[in-house]
Amino acid sequence: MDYNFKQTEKKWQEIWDREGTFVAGTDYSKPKFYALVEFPYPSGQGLHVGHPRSYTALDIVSRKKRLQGFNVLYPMGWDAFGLPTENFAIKNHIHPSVVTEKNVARFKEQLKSLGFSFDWTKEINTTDPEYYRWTQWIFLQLFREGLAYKKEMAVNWCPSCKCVLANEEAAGGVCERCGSEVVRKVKSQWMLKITDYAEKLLNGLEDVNFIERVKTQQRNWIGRSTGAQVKFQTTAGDVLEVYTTRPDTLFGATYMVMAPEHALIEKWADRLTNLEAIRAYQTAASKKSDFERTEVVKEKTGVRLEGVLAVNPVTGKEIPIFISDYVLASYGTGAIMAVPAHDERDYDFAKVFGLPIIEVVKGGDVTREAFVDCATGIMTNSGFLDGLSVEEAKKKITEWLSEKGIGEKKVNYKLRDWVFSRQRYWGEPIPIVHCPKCGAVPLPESELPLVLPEVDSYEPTETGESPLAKMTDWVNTTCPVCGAPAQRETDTMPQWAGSSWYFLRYIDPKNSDALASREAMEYWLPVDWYNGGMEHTTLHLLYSRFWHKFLYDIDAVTSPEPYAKRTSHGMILGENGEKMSKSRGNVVNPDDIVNEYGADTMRLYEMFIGDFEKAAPWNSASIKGCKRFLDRVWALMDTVTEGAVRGCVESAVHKTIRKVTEDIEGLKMNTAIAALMALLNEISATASVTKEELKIFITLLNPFAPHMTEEMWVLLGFEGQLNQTAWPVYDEKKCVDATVEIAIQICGKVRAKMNISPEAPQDEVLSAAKANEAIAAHLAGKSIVKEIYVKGKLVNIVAK
RNA sequence: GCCGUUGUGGCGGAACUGGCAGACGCAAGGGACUUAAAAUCCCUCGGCAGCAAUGCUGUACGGGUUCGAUUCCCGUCAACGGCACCA
Repeated sequence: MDYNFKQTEKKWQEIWDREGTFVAGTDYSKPKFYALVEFPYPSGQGLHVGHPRSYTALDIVSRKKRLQGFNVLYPMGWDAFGLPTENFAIKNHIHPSVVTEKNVARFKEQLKSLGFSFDWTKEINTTDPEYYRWTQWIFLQLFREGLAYKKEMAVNWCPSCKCVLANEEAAGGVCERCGSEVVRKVKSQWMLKITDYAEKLLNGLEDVNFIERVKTQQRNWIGRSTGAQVKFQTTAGDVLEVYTTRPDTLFGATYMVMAPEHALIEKWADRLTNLEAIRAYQTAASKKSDFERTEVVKEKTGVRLEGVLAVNPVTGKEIPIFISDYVLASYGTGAIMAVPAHDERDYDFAKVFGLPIIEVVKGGDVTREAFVDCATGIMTNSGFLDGLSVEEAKKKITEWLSEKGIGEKKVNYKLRDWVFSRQRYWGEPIPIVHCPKCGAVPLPESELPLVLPEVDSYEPTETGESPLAKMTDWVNTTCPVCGAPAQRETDTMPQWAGSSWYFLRYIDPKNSDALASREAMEYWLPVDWYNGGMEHTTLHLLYSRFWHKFLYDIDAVTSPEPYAKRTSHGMILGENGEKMSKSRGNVVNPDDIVNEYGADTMRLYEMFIGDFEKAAPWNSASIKGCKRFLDRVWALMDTVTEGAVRGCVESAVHKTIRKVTEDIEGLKMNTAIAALMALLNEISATASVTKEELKIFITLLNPFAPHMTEEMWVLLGFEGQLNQTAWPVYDEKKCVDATVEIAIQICGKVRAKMNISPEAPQDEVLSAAKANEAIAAHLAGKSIVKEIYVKGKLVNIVAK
């Protein structure tokens, strides 16, 4: 009897749906397991074969955990706000919500066809007002606590999307979405003070089980550095403050540099004798995008501030001040002390302007290049620091500065505040009213959700304002505080907003009083295992940790970190090894694979394709191997006999239970499947299978191929559903074979093999080895220097 | 430039904590069944030499430690990912 995957898969998917098989339980006395995968953006293209890689892996983990007695929550939803939908709506004059609804339906059908054990009763959609009501609520809390503020600032502006982009979305100077060149534009923007949480976000990494490269990337992104903030007196009377990580080199500071935007320049305007040249430089710098400004290759430029000098606080010498775009206004104090002898950039600049280069750490040759990597060097030309190590000098000078009141220890971060405004339609409206008298006033929580109004056109205005600005009926309102005529904020939130807390809503998606009930959060939080792409490490993952930590601080959630464990999957590439894309013509549609081979084969193949964390090219031919395997498992039913596990396969069965159990936990699905294939080969070699053996086999296989194994369960005459039974348990003692084949080496080279009991004493094994014919021949005429026996593995005889 | 990851057959990939390299699968070749094909089943499958037993060689490259190294150490090269004038 051949296996009809189409009929069987449909049958079980309907049963699971109808019976609510995978609905998370409400019995909070049971141990819980919360598995999470990144919810998709329901694009018009439909599901990508990359989605199921992650979803299948945690589906396997979830199914196994259920069999092991855990109360499992494995939810799914839609991250549905976003530009592609809006752009599609603009082009085709269809409301984004209609487009979203259609795309969601398609995605849902595709996900169901793959047999994932999602709890669909927890389904959420970020564009649902009942959902974004709480996204807005979180914003109001951030506003109340002073973590949301509006700021005039130069922002990354995409001229094509007519939209402000976060630094993260403008990487490399191009728009992440459309690829256009990003320019700078000054706009008033809502900002979130993620920098206030830099230290907490960094420290929190110590307590979570994230794969190391995720932690490293987050640490680099936060970019903590320690140094000193130092005050330099100037001849203008004002203090020019700088941040440095190398206070030890203070004696070598021969000039200073300020960012072109530095506020003191305006203050000093009267004194500056070359103001015109300075203005010209400022203008030129302001026109450049962040990307142009940070191009490393170019030669250093700048203008000296004629008329004002600074005083080096340790040498007492007057030193010149420059402005240059190699100093960033947004980091530290926006000004630096330049130590050309020990900093490459300062060195380059000093060379261009012919400035003195004074060596203060011995060991390099500062006439040729900057001596930067000088941690082991000894101080010189540095007065009271001379002869100290760099480390000692840092400590001493910092103490000295602090005693004199001209400097103090300081920590800085590369992390910037989060630009939270978008001038688009398809996002959460920001619940703020601008009152001429009261300023920015938060909407009362009782008025949430602030629903997106219907508009005629979704296109942003030419001035870059949100399409909502054109909706005067909606925009014009009254101030919630004083009742005077006021206007609504027309910017919307970025797509990251809805995804920053969605895992909280899954816990209790219908709750109308809170994000989720306290009781449910106490039980389910934190997420036990979160899998997603590496591309979200510094954006989504950091943002959501920030929101969660904030919510924890205001006592709105019950755990300090949202995710206990984070793993990451590699991309699935096209057959040619390149990234899958329409333009490359190498896209594989999951629907086609499910149609031709079935969901179980598709799931199995995606797990067998290779190391889960690494990128893997798709290979149509290899899928057949997985199909063959399933067909052979199905065919076992032809030779099944009543009975327990036979002695001839007992250790193989127990070893496989151990291997599959451990490998699923370690996300090594490829070797778990290989172990099942190997066990099948071993059982097949005996030309029959007992019912108990097959029962264990299909239980182990169930998380991978749930449809076929459920069907076999019924056909074998077992009661109920396989997914509601118990995961097999192995016996460590039964994992041991009576005899094992060991290698006998002479000087590290295998010369013979023999079978022994793994429990045989060393003496016995060694003499048996030496008695071996081939070994004896090799040893003839030589004297034995050393004999090594590795239990159950090998014997090595060293002879001369 | 800095940080991180990786380098194993024709291909995807295995190998615990230093212990028989190439598990498992794909592709390929040979055979069985078939009028034929598909499917299925059996055999071979890193390289060189040999009918074979077997020997030598082999985990990017060059060294080192060790009885023994894909694994540890030093150096070199290459690829991928992240950051990139962050003082």
